Parts: sequence; structure tokens; C-alpha cells
Amino acid sequence: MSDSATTANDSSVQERLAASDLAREPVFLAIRLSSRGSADANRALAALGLKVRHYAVLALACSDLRPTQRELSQFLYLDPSQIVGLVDELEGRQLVQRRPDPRDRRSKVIVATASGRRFYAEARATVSTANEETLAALAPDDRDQLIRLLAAVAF
Amino acid sequence: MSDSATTANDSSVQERLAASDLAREPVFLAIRLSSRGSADANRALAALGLKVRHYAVLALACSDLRPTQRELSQFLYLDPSQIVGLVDELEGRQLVQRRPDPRDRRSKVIVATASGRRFYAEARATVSTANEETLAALAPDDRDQLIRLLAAVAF
DNA sequence: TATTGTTATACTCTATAACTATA
DNA sequence: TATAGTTATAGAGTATAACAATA
Repeated sequence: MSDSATTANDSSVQERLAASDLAREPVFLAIRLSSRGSADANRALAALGLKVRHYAVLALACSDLRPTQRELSQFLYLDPSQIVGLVDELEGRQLVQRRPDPRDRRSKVIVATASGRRFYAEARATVSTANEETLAALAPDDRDQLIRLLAAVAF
Repeated sequence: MSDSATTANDSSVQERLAASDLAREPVFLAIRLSSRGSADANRALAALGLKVRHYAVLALACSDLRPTQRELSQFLYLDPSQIVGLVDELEGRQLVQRRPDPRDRRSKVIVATASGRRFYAEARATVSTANEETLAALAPDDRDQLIRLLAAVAF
């Protein structure tokens, strides 16, 4: 399920769908929100040359978690081999660094550089604007509620 | 973001992540629910030889919407060329039929056969069980609330 | 001239297995 | 013997363009 349809986003088309059984299934609805949300976020991030997955890695590199690549793969449900490429790209743009882990020399801790932090602040604002767009149909209270419920399922 | 990590699902790993900024971003959370939900649903549907996208097409073929392939592509945010293959597989298993659209001979209406309807009932029960698993962390009221909010965003 | 279903093709994403260096 | 990062490769999923039939 993704964002590739041709003439979609016709509101009457979506209204017809809303009447179906499918439209009451939580997994189906989550897939839709996810694909719309990541399409919106990717569109916004494209101006910065990022995709959501780069953004997610950068966000964690800016956090105080000091994650290893292995941990990034666990946090993001991505294969360790995919983290390699994402870190490569971010490192090539000097947004993050690979640092030896003093506790285990096999591991590499991924930390943001100073410019990586500045860039993240910018990206975060961009994503936040995209989120506004995605969740425009909800009142502020409902957004908070949605975030709370999603977090409860996710963790 | 998908379901490919190696030793993930360690609850302490997820607790650490819950403390990050990322864990408050609705799009990130939706991606997680979507990937977990579709992984659960796909696992359940595998016993029936279906994936969620086949299931979605079958569900709409069983509805009273009587969708054309073009409409299916709009409903599911899939490219028309992808609908072809999904309908081919379902038709090969005699679960759905392509019927000429009397109103436009270019179009083909996709309708479920009798055995398609029986099969859908079974698949629906299976998916429902998988949903229970995915949403186990939520109380019934919270589940209803989540579905309501997701539907409000999706339509 | 535009649209529906279809085919073909290229591209991205995902999954898997191996290799190296460390543990 | 097992694990972290890496590489390579195959497979699935996605995007794009073209074509025949019909509008």
C-alpha cells in the first residue's frame, strides 16, 4: 500500500471507500495513515535531501541515547545492513560521526556533529509542518489523544 | 521501516526508544503501527495464501461498491498496473471475477464469487484475531477511540 | 484526444547469507 | 562460539512509460 495512485485524492472516491468494512479495520487505517504521513514527510524532507529513514537516524544520533548501529537497527526495525548505508550517507554529509564504543570495540556509536544538530533542528521543524498537514482533520485534543494511543500500541 | 530486525522486540530496547523525541512524532508512530500490524496480518493470512493487499482487494470485491480496477487503485493507493496482478491471482483461485462494466466497456468490475465470499469470511476472522494481538495493549474503549481517530485522518 | 486495463522495464526497498574483527 | 559491522546479491515492491480497445 503506498502513494502511487494516479488520479486519487478525489474526495468522493474516498467517501465511497469510507462506507466499506475495510474502512473499519485498524490495520488498514494505520497503513493509510502511515503511507500518507510518510509521503507528506518525505515530500517536505526532499528539500533538505533527506528521507524519513535518514531523518529517524539523525534524530536518534541527536538524542542522548548514544545508540550503536545495532541499536539503531532495533529501534527502527531495519536490518543492520541497511543502517550501514544510511549512516554512510549522513556521515558523508558530515551530519553524524561513527565513534568507537569504549565498552566494545566491535560497536560504533553514532553521534551527531554540531552541524548535524543544526540540520536536525531545521528538519524537525519541516517534519512538524508536514505533520500539521497530515493531521489537519483533527482538533488539537484529538491529535494528542491519537499520539497517546499510537504510543501505547508501539511500546 | 519494516519488520526485518534481527534480535529486536527486546522490551528494554523499546523502553529506551520511548524516551526519545522521535517516539512523540505521529508519523513515526503510525509507521511503526502499520509495519507491526501488517506483519501480524500477513503472518495470519499466510495460512490462507494471502497477503494484506490481496485481502484488501477481496474485501472490496465482497462489498456492495462493485469497484472497477481503476477504483480499486484509487481506494488502495496502488498503481493500476499493480491491481492487474492482484486480480489475476484472485481470479486464478476463482475468488473473484472480472465482469464487463455495462456503463463503460473499457472498465472491468471486480466481484467476488460465492467461494470468494466464503473465503473472505474466513480471512476476515483471521485478520480480526491478528488485530487483537496487535492492539492487545489497549483497552476496548481505547481501541474504538483509536479507530475513530484513524478514520478521521484517513477520510 | 483522453481513459481503462495491460505489459514491460527500471528503480528502490527488503531479506539473506557470508566475511572480518572483535568478544 | 557468538556478535557488530560490512558487503554482495536476490527478491519483492514501486514508479513510469507505452500500447490496444474504447470513450
